Formats: sequence, structure tokens, C-alpha cells
Amino acid sequence: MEKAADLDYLRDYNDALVVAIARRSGVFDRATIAAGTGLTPQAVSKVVARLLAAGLVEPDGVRRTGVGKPTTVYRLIPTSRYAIGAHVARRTLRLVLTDLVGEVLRTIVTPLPEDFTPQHLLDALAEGVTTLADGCRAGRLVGVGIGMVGPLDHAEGVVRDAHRLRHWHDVPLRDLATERLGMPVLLDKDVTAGVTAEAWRRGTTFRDAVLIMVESGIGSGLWLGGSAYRGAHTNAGEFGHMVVQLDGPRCVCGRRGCLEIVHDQARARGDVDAAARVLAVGVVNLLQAIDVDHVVLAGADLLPHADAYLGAALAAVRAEVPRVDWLTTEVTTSSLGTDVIAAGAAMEVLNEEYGPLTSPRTAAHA
Amino acid sequence: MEKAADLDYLRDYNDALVVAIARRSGVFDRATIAAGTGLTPQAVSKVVARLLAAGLVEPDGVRRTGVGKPTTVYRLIPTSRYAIGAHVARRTLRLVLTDLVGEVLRTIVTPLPEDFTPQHLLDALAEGVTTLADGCRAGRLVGVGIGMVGPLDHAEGVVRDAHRLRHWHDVPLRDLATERLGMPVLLDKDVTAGVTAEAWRRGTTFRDAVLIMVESGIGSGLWLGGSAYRGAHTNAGEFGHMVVQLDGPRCVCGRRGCLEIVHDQARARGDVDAAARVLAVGVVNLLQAIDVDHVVLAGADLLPHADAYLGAALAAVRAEVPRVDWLTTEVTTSSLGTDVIAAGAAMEVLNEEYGPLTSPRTAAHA
DNA sequence: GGTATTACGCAACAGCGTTGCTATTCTAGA
DNA sequence: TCTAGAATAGCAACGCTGTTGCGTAATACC
Repeated sequence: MEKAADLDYLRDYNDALVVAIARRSGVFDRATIAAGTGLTPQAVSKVVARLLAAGLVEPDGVRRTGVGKPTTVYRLIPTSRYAIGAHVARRTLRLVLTDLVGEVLRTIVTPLPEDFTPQHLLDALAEGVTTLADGCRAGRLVGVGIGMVGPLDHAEGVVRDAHRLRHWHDVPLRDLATERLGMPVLLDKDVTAGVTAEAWRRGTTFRDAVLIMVESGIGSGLWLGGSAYRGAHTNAGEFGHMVVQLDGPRCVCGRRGCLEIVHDQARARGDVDAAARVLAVGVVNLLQAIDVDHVVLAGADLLPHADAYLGAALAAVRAEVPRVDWLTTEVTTSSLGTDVIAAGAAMEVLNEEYGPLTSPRTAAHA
Repeated sequence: MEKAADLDYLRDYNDALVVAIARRSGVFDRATIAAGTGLTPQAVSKVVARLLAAGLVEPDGVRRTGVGKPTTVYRLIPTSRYAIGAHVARRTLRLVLTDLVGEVLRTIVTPLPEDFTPQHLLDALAEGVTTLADGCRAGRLVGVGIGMVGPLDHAEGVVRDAHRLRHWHDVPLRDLATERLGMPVLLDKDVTAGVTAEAWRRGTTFRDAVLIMVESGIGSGLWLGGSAYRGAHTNAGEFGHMVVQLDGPRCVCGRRGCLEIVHDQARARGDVDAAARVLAVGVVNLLQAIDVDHVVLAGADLLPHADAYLGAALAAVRAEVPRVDWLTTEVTTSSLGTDVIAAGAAMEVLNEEYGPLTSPRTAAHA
């Protein structure tokens, strides 16, 4: 059963709203927030006072606009909070330290042994986190996010059957890592982390988006209506296993003509353009199905050929979606490159703590 | 910029939460609500008092569970509120009157002239609404919902370019109908209305679902994370225009190998089973992409062959989605048959007024 | 009939945003 | 240089939310 809302929820909701605006615009003032949110200036003063007390914002001078007392301008302090993100790939662990606005401050890449075990990962994780946490002032590190390949259960924090990883069946990685690291940990699919990175950095106008990731498999991370969408079983985003060619070649998943197998065969024969065109068909399919207005391309197997993929996707979107002025979709490559998953895992932690509230949370938060 | 939350929002949120529970369970008591929502029993008493005053619930006797004062049981009054829904199809206008729990009480089907104009529709709508409203006690009729083929703009209430309807370009139907009918009107895509019908009747456990509709075109209505998902431009659900056969037959939309054209060709040659199998491939594609756990089949061109479509979809879901215990998906046909769109349009009105609140609303409501 | 137990509401309370008003601090003009 | 006007900011009281403390009512059990 859903939880009810109380005054704490009300306060946190509005605080998070102001943080979101501050994050987007950098500097802000009381009157603008009041006009935009519908709060009274007095209420905004109270919110700002709380954010000042939390150390999240600081005064940033005054602005003289003419007659009258000048406006006090505030700004978000990017280094007031940090988060660490981990991207668990098949052979490497990539760790990043980010600040509150989603800038990547440091990156550590550690090799992982073939068929690494949970213990291997926890050891590598602990060492890397210790190194990265060293640069943060006490109390400013919010937590650690882990992005990895599914299937997994985001709500429970359990890796169910990580694809092509032998020792990863029903591993309660979130709780194991929480205990080992001594700080809050989140676990999510790599693609969902990725799209969260884009969303956190782009702000509240980035409401409906998909991140397409080509990297030992093809997946998609969904950001729908202003928050990550994971599906009923944390299994959304198996974009590569949508059939685009009935009776096509047999895929590893057992079906025929999956986007992934058709794409991979084109890549195997060296035809990047054909591969890109297949992916573009999939992108347009997704636009038809869920109508996002931002498509972000990412992944280690895509970025080296970013131009080809971007070009094919743009051409397909322009040609095949009805071209009317109200139906526009932006297609880009990720602004974070190969760090996008790790950075996104970090930003999931920030989003949990300081992002827009959707529904009342069960657990209390700072 | 998003709106802030105030005490009205807090109250309405909790009131709606209790209504949702009452709707789902029929009868309820104070202690159960308190335990489920996290509210104190005293707070629940206040909520129930408000709902009693609004005439939405009434005492329904007492329940003796052993020692102590018996529990007062309350029940939702289904006929305390009504809504009217309209399904604008290409040749007919179907109107239904529903009660608060989503029961269809009356249905009216009116023929529409070929290439009907907005004026034609408004006339037919006004006449039908007058007839249906006759049976409702004053003040209990919440409003009218209109479901029709897109593209349209749900937020603005404007029909942009209704597919295969000549006189329907940039028609502000919602406002025209609001003025003509003198009561609140909502406008939405037919498929979105349809999935709302299922969601309203199934309650809060129905969180991630898709309704597939085969009826002069193939579309899908999405219900994601507990609310309707319409996409960035109210254009989600163009399920029929996902490519399932690269270089397949040319579709009316200009692309090749769309699900719709492949499906329709199979139907045209009388091979319902093949058509059903194609649709089933699309259903599994959608499951891969967005991972819903409820699939509802509907539409005038599907229901006469419901067994074939349902069988094919079930077989495909069972065979092609990895069969593990945590990944279950329910596939059914709509419980409302041909009324599903009209009924859903009505329930969108109910959902707007009495459904779970997502974010603070700009406009005040009762 | 007494007692433990459960349900439920009145009353006081903390905390939210709101309202009314005052103080502060600037520009513009006398 | 001084005064008037204007815009910002904050204090204090307020209405409303859910919460807490406690008294009262209604039942089963002994």
C-alpha cells in the first residue's frame, strides 16, 4: 500500500524543488523562485534558510535592478555534496567521484578478473571508494551508486542473474556493499544509471528521454515523465532484444531477428553504417512506442563510431517520424563519454537525496 | 517550472490515497488504512470525516473481531459520483455513463456522418450527454472524457491531425466541448483512455501495463508507474508503426515492415493466426523495451478473434521472455469489451478528480 | 458485575505555507 | 544634502495539516 504524505514530505518536496531550480540555473533569487513555484516570497525565504543551514547554497552577492533594495542572489555550492558511482563492466570496474551538479572530478579504472566473484568486486570497490573518498570533506559524501548489467532487482538491491557473469545469481550486492563501505549504496541497471546522468545534468526540462547503449549488448535506459523508469521487474530497457526482422538470424536470447543480432552481424562484417542504420530503426521504433524527445547515444562499442551512429539516427528520426513542428526529438551522444554509467550511478544517489520527490518515501532522509 | 506543494496538496494527496484503497477493497476500516498508509488512526478519522462530508463513503456496519469495541466499517458509495465517456471512432460516437468504481451503467451508440466535422460531433455529444446526465442526481456528474484517435495534444486539449479525419486539424475540442456541455471535459488518445479504464477498475496493484488495441490501426496505451504515460508530445503508443520486418512491405506511414502493415496483410488474406503471431511479436518487443506486467488486448478488429490473439500472445510471452519466477506477465482481453475506450475516457475524468495525486496541480479542484 | 481490551474522538501541539505589517536599503529627485 | 518612493527581507500571528496524549464508549471474558 502506498504511503501517505505528511508535513516532512511537504517540506522536502519544496526544498527539492528549489534545489532543482538552483541546480539548473546556477544562481537564483527569492522573487524568481516565488514566481515560478507559486510559493510566497516568505515561504521561499524559509526554504532558502534551510538550504543555507544544510550548506547547500550560499549568498552570491546582490543584483541592482533599479530603484529599491537590491536582490540577494544565491548560488548552489557544487562541492557541498559528493557522490561516488561505480560502473561494473565485464572486465573492469570504473569509479568516479562527482559533485552535486554532476561534474566528474576523478575517475579510477580497475581491471576485474575474468569471471570475477562478488568478493572480488567488493574488494576492488572498497579500495577505490577509499581512494576517492579521501578528497571529500567529512559528511559531504552522500553515498555510492552501482550500475551494472542486469537482470537485477533495483528495489531489493539484488543482482538476479547478471548476463554472462557466472558467479552472479541472487547476490544481495546493495546490502553487501552497504555493510562493507559503511555508507548508503544503490544498485541499478547500467543503462538506467546512464540516463540518470544525462537527466541530472540537463535539469527539469529533460523529462522524457532514452539512452541507447551499445557495449557488449544493446540496451536502453528510460527516463519518463521526469524520473527513471525501470519497469515492473527492473527489466525495462532490453532494447537489443526487440525483433526487427521476422525470421531473421537466431539471437543468443533464442528469438529470431533481434535488433542486437542483426546489428552485431553487420558490425562483424565491418559494415558500421549498416549497423548504425539498424540501430536507427530501433530508435525510431522506440519513439513510436513511447514518444521521448531526447535520445542519447552511448557505449564503448558505439562512441568510436559516434558520427556514423548519430548520423544514421538523425536521418532516420527526421525521415521516418512525421515531420511536423510539434513533434521534435533531439538526438545527441552522451556528454560524459565512457564515464556516463559510473557518473549516472553517482547521480542516482544524489537524485535520491536531493532530486525532485515523486511519492512519499518510506525511509527518512536528511 | 514545477509548482510547489502546499497543505491543500497534502490533504488531497491523502484523501485520494484513502479513496484509492476504498475503491480497491470496497469496504475498509480505520485501523487497516492507518497500518497501510503510515497515517495515525486519528489522521485517518479526519480523512474519513472529509470523505463522509463529501458523500463519497458511508458507514457499513461494524465488525466484531473479539474483545473490545467493534470496528466501524465504511464503504465507498459507487453511485456517489458519475462520469461520462465518449469514444469518437471513425463512423460512430459511443457514449457511456459510469459510476465511481468504473461500472458501465448505460451505453449509447450514435452513428457519425462520413467525414464528420467538429460541429457534427459537438451536436451528437451534447445530445447524448443530456440523455445520460438525466439519470444522475444533481452535482454527482463529474465531467466528460473524450477518447479519440491522434495525433492530439492532451495537455492543451487540441486535436492536431486526427488520422483519416479530414476536418480535424488543430481543433480545440476540449474547450469547445467544455463550453457546449457546461461541465469539465478531458481529451485524450483512445488507447490512453482504454488503459486508464483497466487501471481504474483494477486498482493500485495495476502499476505497469499496456493496452493493445486493434481497430482501424494498431495502437497501444501505456500505464507506467501508476499513471498514464503519454510521451513528450502525447504521441506515445504508435505501436503499429514499429518496424518488425526490415525491408518489409511499405506501410501507409512511409516506413517498411511496420507491425501494422504486416499484420493487416495477414488479416487481408484471412490468416488470423499469422496476424495474431505478428502482434504477439510486437507485444514481446514492448515487454523487452518497457517491462510491463499486464498486457490487455482490445479493439473491434481483435475481439472477434480474441482466442487466437490471446493464445498467440500468451505463447509468445511464455516462450520468448526468459522464463524465471520473478518475471511474470499477465495477458488478458479487456473486461469491458467494446466499451473500453469510452469507459476509459470517463475514468480519466474520475482519475483526475479522485485518483492518486502525482504532482501538485496548477488548477484548484473540488 | 468487574476488568482487560479495543475503537475512537476531543484537545493541545509542532510545523508547514500564508498573511499582515515593519524594517532595511537602495535610486531618484528636490 | 536631504527626502520621498520603491523593492527586498523578515518578524509575528494565523489557518491548516498530521501527531500526541488522554479520556470515553463498547465489547468479550472471567
